Amino acid sequence: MIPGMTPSEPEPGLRTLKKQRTRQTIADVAIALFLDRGFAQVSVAEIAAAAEVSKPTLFRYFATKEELVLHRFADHLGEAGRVVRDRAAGLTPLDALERHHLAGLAAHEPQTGLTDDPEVLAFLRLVYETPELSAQLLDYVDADADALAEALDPEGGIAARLFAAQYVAVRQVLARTAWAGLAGGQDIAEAGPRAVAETATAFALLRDGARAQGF
Amino acid sequence: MIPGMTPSEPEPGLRTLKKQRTRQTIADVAIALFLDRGFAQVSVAEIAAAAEVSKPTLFRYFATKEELVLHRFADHLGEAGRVVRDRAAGLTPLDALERHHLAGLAAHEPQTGLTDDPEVLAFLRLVYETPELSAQLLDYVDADADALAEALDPEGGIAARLFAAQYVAVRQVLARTAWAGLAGGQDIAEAGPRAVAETATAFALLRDGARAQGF
DNA sequence: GTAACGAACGCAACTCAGTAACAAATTTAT
DNA sequence: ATAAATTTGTTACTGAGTTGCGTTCGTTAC
Repeated sequence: MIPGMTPSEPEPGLRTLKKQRTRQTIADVAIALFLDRGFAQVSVAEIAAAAEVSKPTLFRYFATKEELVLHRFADHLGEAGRVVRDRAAGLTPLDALERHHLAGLAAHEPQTGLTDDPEVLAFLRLVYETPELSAQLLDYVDADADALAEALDPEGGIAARLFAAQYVAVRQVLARTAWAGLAGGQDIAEAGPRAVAETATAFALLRDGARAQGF
Repeated sequence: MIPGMTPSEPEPGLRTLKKQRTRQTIADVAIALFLDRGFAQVSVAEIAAAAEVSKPTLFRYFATKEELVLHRFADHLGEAGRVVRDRAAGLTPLDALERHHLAGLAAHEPQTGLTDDPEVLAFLRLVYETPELSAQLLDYVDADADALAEALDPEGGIAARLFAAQYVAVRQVLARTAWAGLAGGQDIAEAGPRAVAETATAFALLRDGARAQGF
């Protein structure tokens, strides 16, 4: 076996390639329609027709209507756990998570809520302002917390699970807040530093507790 | 007006009474069926028939199938906010919340996850082990966080929102953990003290931060 | 007590998400 | 080229939630 290659993808394959393309097409068509007319106002039958597949085929690629939108978050699933596991020696988990979040802000990654791109902003608006999608998003967040807890303490201790839950909750608030500012017409030159400041507040709260903040 | 009476319920009324009774009946019938055969295995049509109402009537009382179960949590909505608002002078918000949670544990309140009652345990099992219900439950939790944040800081400051998110996340973990122990066959004489100890860990983490716990 | 009003209800029919069964088409392996 | 495995389309179904309408029943005024 060639070193540096993962063993479980021996050939791209013509079939696999077409599948990826079909999946991408369906999702793109769906999101475009949702952005145009709203999540509830577009039926899956219409999406299937526009993507030129049958309805059962659509559901072979995406388990639910919500997944058509939320699969984009699937890539980041377990990221917090990875950050902690792969952190530099001598760094606390919380330090590693803070640096990672600040790096995400600097790169204007969608998941941080801080971005200039009108398309990404519209996408986030779709997710945050559609109750069905927001609700489902919380499930992803929950899975992320589980992965983080596992990374912090494979024994499954309560302290790790508590801290993981706190962290992902805080992350959600930071992302939504940053997005809300931009969605409300804030300039990114203003929202960026503000998001960084809010991140500092958040991690100070996580690190030193509520007592230090007067709660 | 008679002192000590709330002004907004001038008459019970025969119609209102029947409505409350109908609502109760529908929910009770539904939960009994769910407990017996599982959430997905019971259709709303069947529930409506068993409760002797039509399907549209059922949906006039409960917006969704999930609400048939989760409306029981609606009573506690905003409780955290109330606890903070009505706390004794000289008590920090966090102290008030901790005392309230410990009181809930001592009273074996269902929301704490700590209870002897097999019926309540079965009900919690239904909620926690049915994905649709767990997901919806997170929405209630989210609303609770908003109310708590408002109570902590009517200005809507970020620190209050962050802390509120942390608190409700922690509360969820505590409740699920306590329940999991009992559901796994633990005796309440063992689970009770354990839940109290976990509560202490949780509030220590909230109060003094992750640094103190080595994260 | 009775008539009039409005709220709640049942019935029937509908939309839409998601699934099942089976047959046709297409890719991969031989 | 041909057989085996995988993917797809068609049709038809279940079940959640909604709509429109006519009817019933509690409430209120006379």
